[in-house]
Amino acid sequence: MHYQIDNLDKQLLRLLMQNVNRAYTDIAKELGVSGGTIHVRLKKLTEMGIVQGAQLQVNPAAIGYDVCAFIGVFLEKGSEYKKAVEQMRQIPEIVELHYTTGSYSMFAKIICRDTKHLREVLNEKMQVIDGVQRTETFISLEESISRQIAIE
Amino acid sequence: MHYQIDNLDKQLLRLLMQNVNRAYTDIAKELGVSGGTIHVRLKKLTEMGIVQGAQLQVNPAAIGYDVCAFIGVFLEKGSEYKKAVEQMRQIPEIVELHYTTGSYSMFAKIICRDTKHLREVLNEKMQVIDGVQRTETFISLEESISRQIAIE
DNA sequence: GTTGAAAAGTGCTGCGA
DNA sequence: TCGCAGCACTTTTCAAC
Repeated sequence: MHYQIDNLDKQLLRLLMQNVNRAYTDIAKELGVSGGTIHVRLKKLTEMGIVQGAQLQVNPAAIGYDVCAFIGVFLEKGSEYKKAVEQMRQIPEIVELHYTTGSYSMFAKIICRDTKHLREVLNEKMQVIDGVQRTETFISLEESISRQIAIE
Repeated sequence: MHYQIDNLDKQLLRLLMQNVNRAYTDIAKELGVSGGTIHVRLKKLTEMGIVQGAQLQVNPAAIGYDVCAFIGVFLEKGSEYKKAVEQMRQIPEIVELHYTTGSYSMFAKIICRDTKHLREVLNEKMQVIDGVQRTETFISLEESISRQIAIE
């Protein structure tokens, strides 16, 4: 699975990351190959697991989800991790969860409607999970950068 | 701009978040309306800024970016924020940057090839930025949850 | 692996209700 | 405002290079 992707693959990824809906024939023209080649390459990249499909970008603030926060979670024992993850998965407000090194056992990113909603999620959903000792909250006042990794 | 989206809009969002490439006519059949209606609704949601288009999902690990980390940044003065953001924008490894409440001034998510690359980014790129006092690193050992907010 | 064209399916637009 | 139908375009496939 350690096939080295070539320059054409990289250029294709770069163009598609800028605009997924661009027509294959249009991309093909820019890269100097045929539309069929673009199709084959993208299929290969998908089969290799490099491309995982496309996702709709929804603006949370526009549908009433104004508060984004990061939560550092302290577990009583590291061994309780798996059980805690399963319970966190049931909380729809959690959009990302990482098992991390450093002060915290886990790190969560959550999206809520307002600060009242955030408090409810913290008090009534997260802090009642077995093994969760305490949490620390960092509310995002502004998302200054949001992008994908650059290819190469 | 506070138009309340109706049930059809919500169902449409839900289906498209599951699969952006699903055919309009197929979605229309499931929701019991015509393909034209789906088109009009999606156009409206886009114009309202709720839908911001689609994005290609690329698996960072598959192209050699194995390390994901969160960096808490301490600034000397909060007022240096804007200048710091501009310099952070030049660092391609930073994929998210938030201005936060709590212990840190800013919170960054960064994607690197390996721990050596991470050390380089921290020492040679982030800690030399004007106003950055020190940083704290949380390496993600596992991303247990990664999803979008649930509609409703 | 790439090409070029043919075949199948999709999104878009105007008209009618 | 919504639904239907035709047109234009795109993706997909496939034989040949």
